Amino acid sequence: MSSLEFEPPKYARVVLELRRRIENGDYPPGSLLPSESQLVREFAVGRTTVVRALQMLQQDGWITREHGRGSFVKGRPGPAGVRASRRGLALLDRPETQPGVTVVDVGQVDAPAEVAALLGLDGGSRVLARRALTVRDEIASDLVTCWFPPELVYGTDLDQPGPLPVGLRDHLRTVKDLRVDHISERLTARLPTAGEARLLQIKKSEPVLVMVAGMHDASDVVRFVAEVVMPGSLHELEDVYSVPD
Amino acid sequence: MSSLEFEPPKYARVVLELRRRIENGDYPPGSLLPSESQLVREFAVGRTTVVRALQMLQQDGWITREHGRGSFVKGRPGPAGVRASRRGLALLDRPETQPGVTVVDVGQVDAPAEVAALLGLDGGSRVLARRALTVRDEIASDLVTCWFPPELVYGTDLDQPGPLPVGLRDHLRTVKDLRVDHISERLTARLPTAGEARLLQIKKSEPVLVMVAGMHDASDVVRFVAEVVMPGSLHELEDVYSVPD
DNA sequence: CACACGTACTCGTCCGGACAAGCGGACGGG
DNA sequence: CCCGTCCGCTTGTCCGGACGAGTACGTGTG
Repeated sequence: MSSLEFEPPKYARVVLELRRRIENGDYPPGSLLPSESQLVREFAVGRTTVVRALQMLQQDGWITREHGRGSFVKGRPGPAGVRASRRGLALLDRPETQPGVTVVDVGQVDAPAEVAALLGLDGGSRVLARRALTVRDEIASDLVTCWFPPELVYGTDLDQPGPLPVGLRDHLRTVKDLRVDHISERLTARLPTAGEARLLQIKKSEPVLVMVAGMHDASDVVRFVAEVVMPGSLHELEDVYSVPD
Repeated sequence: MSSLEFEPPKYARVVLELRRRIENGDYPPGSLLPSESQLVREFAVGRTTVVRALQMLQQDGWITREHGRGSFVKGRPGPAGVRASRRGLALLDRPETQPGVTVVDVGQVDAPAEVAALLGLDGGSRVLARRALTVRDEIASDLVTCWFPPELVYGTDLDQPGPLPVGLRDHLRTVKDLRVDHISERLTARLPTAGEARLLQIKKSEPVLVMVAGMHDASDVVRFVAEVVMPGSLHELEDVYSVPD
């Protein structure tokens, strides 16, 4: 037995290696890639595997394939599809044991109006609030609050004051079989509350960027809500996208 | 001879048919798709073909596949890729003759530090600033400023005080053969300047959302810069995206 | 009752082979 | 010289089979 090592699939090996050579300059943009049969010999795999790897590279924009001619290098794919914002998604996978993250508060509270509206609850319903502060380079960079309705908390570790060792997505999927299907984010600017100013160590007159994210299941129902409060002066939200046409 | 008909590949037939059934409601969201071997029998194709079709559907977000369990319907792929933000892109195509838009100022100014940095100019270089205010339902909703370096303005109508009848993208493409390849956006929150507060009709203590967009050509060079200033209380920026598996 | 185990079914990966179709250069007839 | 044919190369599609691993469920044992 043994061999605890995780063995990556062969097509992934081919993809990684070819991508490395393109980034490396071994296969400059415009050049012709080795033919499928050459790659079959070099990597000692079946043609199925080589074709699969090449199709993945094509899908991601690294190469173009031309019937009867060969595969040509396009170069490192542009920033298309890379979305830098999407804080909500990053949130889902971030364990609270990550360095710089501190769980500052966990407990039942009255749901704020906006949160109650998103969750479809009456104003003032009791929900579990879980709040964590992130400090980067000695500077408080954001304050994340998640609100969970009671039925979602039952059977989970969400109401435990200690940091969660796995991301929210993993935890809710394994414990409650809940899958987050899509996320709706809304962005605003406002002045911080007294508590936010204190935790983030900013003045009460310094604006904050606030992102509220609704976490939807496949039925479009919001299962829980996350809010990220960031000092507005640290321009945190960036996004790059390619222009169609 | 004859048989001029274009024969689509079999995997495409499978993809189209399964997609049709999902859209049709035959396979509602959350339901279990027929297993691969069932599909092999139904469509009378090899498993390679079925797997390929299912992988394409997964790639496009129609289904999720779970090892040992089956393939599950996610539904018509959501607004993935369509981002509600991307104000910068909307800006490029919006003619200034649109109702509610007023050109409030056009003229040479010293480039603000951030703009100069993006354009690769020395601080204090002279650039053309073009500023337009958008009013919706009697309420000032945003203030857009575009900065153009002098060599870009030459030969265009950008320095004319009247509203441009076509979008910036069209104008720059036809007149200067300039194509915007991609856009980088940066979002911050701050207090408005005196002028911004006056134009937007807000108090000087009310935070604003500010988006600065660099318009890049294919060589990644920033050709001009746009800034959108919005009252923070009108939560304007929304985004919905699906969560990858 | 709780738990380990076996079994049937699922998807993930991979193989070697096969045929079709597009491309490009060599070759030969006009 | 031009042009059509042929041939060797390429990619596109497809097959049937194989093995591994993950899941669900029933069954038997303690």
